[in-house]
Amino acid sequence: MRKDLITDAAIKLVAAQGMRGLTHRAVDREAGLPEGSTSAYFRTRKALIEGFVARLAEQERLDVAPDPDDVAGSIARTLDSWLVERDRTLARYAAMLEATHHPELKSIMAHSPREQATALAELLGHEDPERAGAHFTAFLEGLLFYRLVGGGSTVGPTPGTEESVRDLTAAVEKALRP
Amino acid sequence: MRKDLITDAAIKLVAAQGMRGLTHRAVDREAGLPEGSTSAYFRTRKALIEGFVARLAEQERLDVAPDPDDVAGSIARTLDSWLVERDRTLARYAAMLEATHHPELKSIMAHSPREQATALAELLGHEDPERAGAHFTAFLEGLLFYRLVGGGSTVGPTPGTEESVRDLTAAVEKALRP
DNA sequence: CATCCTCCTCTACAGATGTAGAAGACTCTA
DNA sequence: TAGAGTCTTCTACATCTGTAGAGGAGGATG
Repeated sequence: MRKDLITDAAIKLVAAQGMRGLTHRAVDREAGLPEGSTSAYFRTRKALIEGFVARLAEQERLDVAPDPDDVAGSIARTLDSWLVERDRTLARYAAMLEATHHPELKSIMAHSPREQATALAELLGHEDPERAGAHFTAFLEGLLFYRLVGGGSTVGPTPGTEESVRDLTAAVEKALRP
Repeated sequence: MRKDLITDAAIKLVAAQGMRGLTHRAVDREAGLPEGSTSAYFRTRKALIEGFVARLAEQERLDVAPDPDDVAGSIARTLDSWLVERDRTLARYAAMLEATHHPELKSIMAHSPREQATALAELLGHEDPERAGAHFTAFLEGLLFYRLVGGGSTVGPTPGTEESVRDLTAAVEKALRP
């Protein structure tokens, strides 16, 4: 479908050049479509942004639910896969920042790992699951951010390798401890 | 000095509208200066970006070095103050994302809390200070991000209150445990 | 007072951008 | 096969943006 071609190109563009690179014509070029295509599918820029954010959210719904027999390991592997899919994750950060001054984006994203993390924390016997879940989520979010755009991007192990997964597993395990 | 007026206005703009809102003329308006002023001080857009990032880095150099008698508490208070100064912190995130496709920005920011965190982790007796320091930094970064732009922005305690500092202190204490 | 220098303001212009509508190509049904 | 409805491409245009340079105001210096 043309629409997915367009939103996927938009994601790549945002990852590579930031929100500023997201223009109707640039998306046309990136997707290899004739000029005007993007503008036809997403008349306004706001619609274009909402389109690519919806696409991100849609693709993310696949990667959920940790394996109960290997909680830390499965979470670590998910994190590592997000590091490997750099473009999507970078685009997601740009979208989150955008949502700060464009609130309707929040409801589109709403993949809300928070309740999940709370449930997990409860399961593992924290005394204040609400707070522990929030902190746990924050920790994961931070791990990812630090490795992808923060200081860790120049230092840590290469994403996609066994070593990366080991490093992440150790971090997640520690965060899971009550 | 006119230059600081301009960079401060740029920071406000970026916080409020994202990188896309950062144009020479918009900065003129925000700063209440006649049209053309920003363009005179920062001829190119790249120069303007580097200017406001340098200003951010300059202002951040003030908030360092935790009190050794109350490590968790002092770190928590610093974090809380960053939450209160929402604009500056949001602008910093935008800048970090920008640095992803504009590497010379990294050397301008380079406040590198990493070595500091490593030293801290060593002090507190972690067996692998390098890694522990990285994880600790990631955790702080994540806590901040989660509270300011992530899911936690709609949930957690109000920044600047005692409750916020308490919540952050608990989180930092946990992260500091070996 | 004349001169120089720095800081500031104004104006110009080529190119990019958001948005809309007209017209053509294509597809499916009756 | 004719027609209706949708999908796609092209073109237009007002506005915004980056960037450059000309010239003025004002103050310090000789």
